[in-house]
Amino acid sequence: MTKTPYLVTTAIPYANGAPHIGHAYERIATDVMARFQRLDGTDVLFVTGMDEHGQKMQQTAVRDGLTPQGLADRTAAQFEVMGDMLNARADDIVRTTSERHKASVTAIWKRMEAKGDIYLSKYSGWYSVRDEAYYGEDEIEERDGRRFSIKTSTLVEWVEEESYFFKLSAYAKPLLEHFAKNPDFIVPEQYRKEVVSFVERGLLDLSMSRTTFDWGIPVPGNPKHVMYVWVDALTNYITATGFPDRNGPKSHYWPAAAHVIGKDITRFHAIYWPAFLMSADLPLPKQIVVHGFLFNRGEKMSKSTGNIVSPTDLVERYGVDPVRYYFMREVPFGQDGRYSHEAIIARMNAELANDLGNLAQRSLSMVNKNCGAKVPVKGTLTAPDEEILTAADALLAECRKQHGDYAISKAMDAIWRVVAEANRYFAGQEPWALKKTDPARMETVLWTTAEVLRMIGILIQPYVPQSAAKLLDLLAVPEDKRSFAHFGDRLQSGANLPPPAAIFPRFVDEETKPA
RNA sequence: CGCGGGAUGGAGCAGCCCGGUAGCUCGUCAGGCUCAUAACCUGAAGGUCGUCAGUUCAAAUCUGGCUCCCGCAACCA
Repeated sequence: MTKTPYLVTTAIPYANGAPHIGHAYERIATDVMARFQRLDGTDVLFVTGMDEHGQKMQQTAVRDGLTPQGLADRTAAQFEVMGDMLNARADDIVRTTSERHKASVTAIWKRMEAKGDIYLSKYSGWYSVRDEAYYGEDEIEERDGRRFSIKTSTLVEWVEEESYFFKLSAYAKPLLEHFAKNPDFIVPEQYRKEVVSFVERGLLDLSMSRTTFDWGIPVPGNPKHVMYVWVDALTNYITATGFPDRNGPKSHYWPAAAHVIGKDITRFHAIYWPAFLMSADLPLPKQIVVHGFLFNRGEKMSKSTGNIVSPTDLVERYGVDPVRYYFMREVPFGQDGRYSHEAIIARMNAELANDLGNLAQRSLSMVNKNCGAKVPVKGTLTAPDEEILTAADALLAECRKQHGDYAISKAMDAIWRVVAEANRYFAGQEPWALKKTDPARMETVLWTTAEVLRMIGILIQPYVPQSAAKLLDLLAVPEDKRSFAHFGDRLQSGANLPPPAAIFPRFVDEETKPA
């Protein structure tokens, strides 16, 4: 392959809790990007991981009667199940408790230390034991000689802890230069703006170690300290390429093409991580791709409102492809979105079952009944035939463009505009009427429709892989002719076709389903 | 004046950078078709584009003020 290798990553979930919708959304989005590039002939490595260290892991493990490693194993297994159910298996899962990762983090730490960017000092501040959080001077108030957090009204005490620090302050300027030179480093634009203005206000050095717990990777040369979350978790991305070995089989994947992350952790990926890499003299990832949040009926999920839905529940209820389709189609990438039972079935029924599924069904069943179950004979093409074919032909370039901007929903939008156009074409040509008046013309219309379906089938593979495979099977497109390189092929008249079958089922509510 | 985003027909959004008949999806109503997964096609109703003022022949679109909503605000995935 001559194309630039494409390493795409999800953020690494904290192993403290089970997978939720946000994890599923991110995994699907990243999987879609990976599949798209792969179909386009790119050498892709799709990586996810698990963030398994930290105090919370220790605490939760104790609560659940597990060891921290046991908890990490349990959660990691849940995420593997989720990945399988979403048909979004990554090529590699980097767990921060793995030996390869310890080697990688230790190496990057040493490189930053050798650069003179790590120093030992004291981390101090007003700490609320109850909130497990530090508060700034302006976040506390004095009452009867004691100090309390204004926000949570809990008692705070002055705490000093020995800690290693990273000279983040020294990287404000280099970071701003990098942002200026690489305007697409953080997308969408809105998040770039936030980050830039944040850095412009100056950066404080970053506490990089803890002595209050020991569930972590020891600081080289001072095992009393364990590394704090940032350096440990973020480094997983380069661990995946075999670091510190820089001539291994996967080394060519670094720097990553894209880190796909939620908007809440933008700062860590757009500021801390690049600063670490600069310090360690390693290349920076090309893009930080930020997505929004999904809300259930527009509300944040919480245990108190009882609106927690697991990704597994959704897949079991609607099927994997409708869930993948809905998440990618509904929400313009980067923005927040919402989902609800009604919205999901509206899209899966209208767009998948009715618009696309039914188009395949109505055309292919005519082919089956009237063309001897073979690809129809393509006669002379008329203007309407050429128009719909041209519209479909243009989709590959359009999808490439939109995917280049991570505008997945726009790519799908373009595809479904052609689906709608194909339905209009089919209705306008009335092949069922031509059957009696001009069978040859009918075959040409059916061939054109089938050919449009073939192109659409190829393009929708990243979003709905199983369904796309079904559609391409119905058109007898060989497995090795389904990449984008074969997009411009044409269906060969006369090829045998299997009997038509439904591709996208309609969802019928239990309550409204006739008994 | 901390930073950023937003306010457009019943719902969700696009348009705003580069002013000039307000567009899309869903929903509603009416009609058509019968190949098809009660699907598909056509048409209609419905918006003084948050608010006030300004610039202009002309503003959803530019300028300024105001109101409301949502994130972030440093060690919290």
